[in-house]
Amino acid sequence: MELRWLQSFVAVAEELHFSRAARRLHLAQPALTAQIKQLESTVGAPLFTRTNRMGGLTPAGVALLPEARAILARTSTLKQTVGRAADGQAGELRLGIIPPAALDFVAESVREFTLRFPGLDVSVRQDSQARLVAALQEGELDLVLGRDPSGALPRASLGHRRLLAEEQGILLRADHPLAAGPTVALAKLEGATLLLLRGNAYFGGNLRRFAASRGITLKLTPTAEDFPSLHWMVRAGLGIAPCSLLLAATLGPGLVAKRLRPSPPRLGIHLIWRGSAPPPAGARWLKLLRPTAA
Amino acid sequence: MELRWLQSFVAVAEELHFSRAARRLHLAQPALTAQIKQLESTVGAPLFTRTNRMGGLTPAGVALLPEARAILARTSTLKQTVGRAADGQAGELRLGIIPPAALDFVAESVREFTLRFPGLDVSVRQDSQARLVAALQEGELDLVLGRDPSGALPRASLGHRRLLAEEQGILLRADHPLAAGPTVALAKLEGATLLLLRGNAYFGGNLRRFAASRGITLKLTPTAEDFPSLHWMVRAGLGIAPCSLLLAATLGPGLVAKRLRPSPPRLGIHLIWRGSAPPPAGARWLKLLRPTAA
DNA sequence: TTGCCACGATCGCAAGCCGCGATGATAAAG
DNA sequence: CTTTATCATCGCGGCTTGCGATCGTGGCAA
Repeated sequence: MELRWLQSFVAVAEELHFSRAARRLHLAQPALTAQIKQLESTVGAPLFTRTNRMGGLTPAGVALLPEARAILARTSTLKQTVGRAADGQAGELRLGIIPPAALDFVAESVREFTLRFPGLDVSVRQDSQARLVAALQEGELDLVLGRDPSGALPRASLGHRRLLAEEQGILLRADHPLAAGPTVALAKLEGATLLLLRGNAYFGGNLRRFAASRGITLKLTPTAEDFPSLHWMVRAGLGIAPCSLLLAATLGPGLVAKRLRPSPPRLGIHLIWRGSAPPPAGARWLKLLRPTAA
Repeated sequence: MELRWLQSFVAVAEELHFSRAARRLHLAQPALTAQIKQLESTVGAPLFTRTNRMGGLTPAGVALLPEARAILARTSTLKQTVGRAADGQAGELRLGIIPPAALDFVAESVREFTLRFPGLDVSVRQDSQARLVAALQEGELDLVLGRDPSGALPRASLGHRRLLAEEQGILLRADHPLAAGPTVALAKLEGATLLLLRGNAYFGGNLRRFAASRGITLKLTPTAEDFPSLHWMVRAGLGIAPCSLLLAATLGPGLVAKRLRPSPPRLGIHLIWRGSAPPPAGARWLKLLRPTAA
């Protein structure tokens, strides 16, 4: 079966005239006759009633005509469909986000993205850095917002780029003694107990190392399972916690986030993808995300 | 675009391995590589991520795969679809029936036919012989049950075959004097007025010519528009009418149909079609109709 | 009735495409 | 570092396809 045969058949069926159809197809009449003959022998039934003059469609031809039109239509739109998928205007975008990167402006840009490209199915998975990177390498995700993965790239080649850098601060009850000034001196935290989100050792480790380099020892206790729990614990006065200053604007009442003096090194939030470049749909989303992130 | 490219693409996408896919396609690997390359240049986007080792599908490839499968599936069923239409097991059958041929056993066989072949759309049109034959020649009908068309074949070549022959008799009120005996002598009709269905000159003409050849003059007055009206008029005692003895079994109470003595020549009910043979769907229907008609 | 015309079928030839085997290039595996 | 596995490239032979020319035939008009 050849698509060319179907095109020729449709042309002849519409013109009911071999020579005219051949002209329309930019073909000579003998070639067209040969094609129709091949098609007829393939489907095993004559398609036109003709002696040496065109008659009309046989029942087989009547049945074939809509089928052929459907196949040809689908084939002709195929190029556009695939092209849009290649441009990232359609298809699927499976995002992985680690909890600290699940920021409001990320959610907002995803929302805008789905509105702008209805042909795109966006799914988001929130998990730990390690599991997200593993899923990315398995091909289960297309793009991950996570920590710098350059430390450990187990197998497949991942690309990454820093999207933004977050500054670590301290989350306190509003009436906490340390919340008095505009900043919190790192030295004041000597010996203090800091509540940490479970599975967030990367975040806590950065702060601990920075403090240790200045001769200050921090006690970090991973306790909370999620952000709301951590915030509740701090609001309840059970302790204070390191936090990202990016989240300062979204804190509920009774909580404040203060900068540290001196500032620990900023932690990057990275875009991570498989292969040499982000997938096209991911690249389109980044165009929306970038202005907000800057 | 070539269907072969899509087949090759699906094979490679399923195997994720050029050499294996080539073996499955009974093809050498270079030919397969060339086909994929052609497909990629046609759709304008790479379909596989590969350097010299197979990686996986690109977003374009992911989008193409279900499309290609759909097109190929539709193409592979095409032969069956067309084959069934050519065998008359699917498609359309547009019947034309003149009123005298609209017999019960015809309706019954049509019903059985639609039950046996659900893929077939049967439509029936009841009209005058002339209009049905015209519609048949215009390609608006596939098969007509009507009178012998050999007398006047205006343009297109029609085929026909006698399906059955009906004997003309006389329709009477049950208490009519002529209804006493088992038959009605033709001579008794001399000078009588016979009611005739309008547009049924063919039917009446046969009887009139037969009587005339025996020196008997009949007065035929076309009055009734349809069979129920004709029957009502006879039952009301407004006259008597020639009728087909095939209808004798379906007469309501108060009416009888009597044979004529001597019998006029039988009138055939013919199957008429366009071209050299009945359309396949029509032939299938005839196989059901024939045993009943015999 | 007869010639003409329109149209589809057939034929022979040239060109382009397709597929094969051989070979090259390169990354993973040992 | 060598080997192996895998995809890309190359050159050639064969087949298919399309073209022009020609034929056969049914319809149409004079």
